[in-house]
Amino acid sequence: MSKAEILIIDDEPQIRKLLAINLESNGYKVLQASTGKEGIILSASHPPDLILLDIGLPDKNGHEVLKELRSWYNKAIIILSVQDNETDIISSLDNGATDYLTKPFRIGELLARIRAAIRRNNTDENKTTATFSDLKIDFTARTVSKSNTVLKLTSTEYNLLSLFARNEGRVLTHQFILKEIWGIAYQTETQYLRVFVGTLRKKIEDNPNQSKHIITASGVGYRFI
Amino acid sequence: MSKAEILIIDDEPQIRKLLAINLESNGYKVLQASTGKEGIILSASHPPDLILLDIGLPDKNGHEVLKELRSWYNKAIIILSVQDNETDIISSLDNGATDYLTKPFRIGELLARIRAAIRRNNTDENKTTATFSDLKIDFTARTVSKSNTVLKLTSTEYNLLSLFARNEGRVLTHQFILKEIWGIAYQTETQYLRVFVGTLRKKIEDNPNQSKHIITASGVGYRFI
DNA sequence: AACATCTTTACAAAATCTTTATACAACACG
DNA sequence: CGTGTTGTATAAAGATTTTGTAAAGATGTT
Repeated sequence: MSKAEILIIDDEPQIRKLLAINLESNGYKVLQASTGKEGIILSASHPPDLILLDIGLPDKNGHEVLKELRSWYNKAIIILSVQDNETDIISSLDNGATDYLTKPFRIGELLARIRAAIRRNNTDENKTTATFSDLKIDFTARTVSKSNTVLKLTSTEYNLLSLFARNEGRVLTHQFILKEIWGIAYQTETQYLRVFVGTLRKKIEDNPNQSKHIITASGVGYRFI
Repeated sequence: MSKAEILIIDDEPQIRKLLAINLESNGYKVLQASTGKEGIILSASHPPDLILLDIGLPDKNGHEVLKELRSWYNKAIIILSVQDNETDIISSLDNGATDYLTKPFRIGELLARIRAAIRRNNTDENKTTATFSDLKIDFTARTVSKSNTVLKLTSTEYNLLSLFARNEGRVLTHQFILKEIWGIAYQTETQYLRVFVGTLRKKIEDNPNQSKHIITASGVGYRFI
């Protein structure tokens, strides 16, 4: 249905290509950036599910890129590096990297580490599914069913519902939701949110006029139950 | 903050000792097991914050131990192995391992990976709530429940109640409340306060005529209990 | 091109906030 | 005791803000 998105930040085109081919053939959607700056802009305007970051970039020091990303981006960041340097590894992990792999890496291992990182990220307690009365969300397959029929959701709709489901019962502010789904650059675009909450309600609620799952907290945000 | 507890499951005493010394000198509390069986029993009776599991154990295959642990244990498990075997790494990660390190490993890197794993685990919500007889306020979820049903409060009503709750038992002057909720320019608008205290009482009190939670201090302000 | 999806605009509907009006209670004072 | 004053409570009308929805335009994908 909808694919997990991975952003590659690496200056070497042949590495990017190798990664992209392997990731795409494993069902991921791939975004690419050749510089740290480009990577930051891309992820700010559309946060991916995971970032592969080469630590040896030409424009910025990879460590700085990592720090800058971590100031708002809270999903997985896996560091790739030609350096098998312990100081580098330690500082990367302590600056919030999810994992650190040394080039040349084995592609099978990388894919497994990506799966592990995404699995951890997408679930609160390693849960792969969540059920809310007639609604069932499968986080690994990225599908949603209502009364045992699979719903047709767009990628953004799924991301939004998934965010709601992972924060059941909690009021999520407009700002927070926009930051998580659209990126830090979209924090003020509350109208997007209204439109997408509208389409989601049409799809998941029995009676969209009287929403049972998505509760609006006027002036603040939304709450999912 | 108490010490994080780490369980080492490894059959080689000298490795256990090396690890234990390093971990303890870094502020962790260390538990040890020399077999898979022993490790499972130990972690079941007192779940540690992280498990270091040697995949090459004498009694059970390490992969089986991992699977068994993962059926109920959802914190971090880092695999240690003499094998730099890709199949092994992939299956470990896919079976729920948090990380995989090949012996001989660098102790600094191991410590950094342990820190990263524990950090990720602790991001789970430390939710703060306050209870006043039948009334429960969840500050992280931004919700208020009365007898286990969530109340529908407007944003201002919630802010007011939250202010009261954070200053339980203390008389808050009109001025102070107005300044906190509406801003410094509204210090004289005491009528707002009467209206909102009124609506709040209707929602949180069993008998609004005989207010149990919000007590008026005539001429001064209000007090919450 | 055909299609799906996202973004933007416009307007109606609903919720919330502000203001006004009125009633009541406590109290001091002649 | 009656009267005026002060402070509080409540309802309800009016104003404003926020939200919901449809639909057109833009963008991207197959």
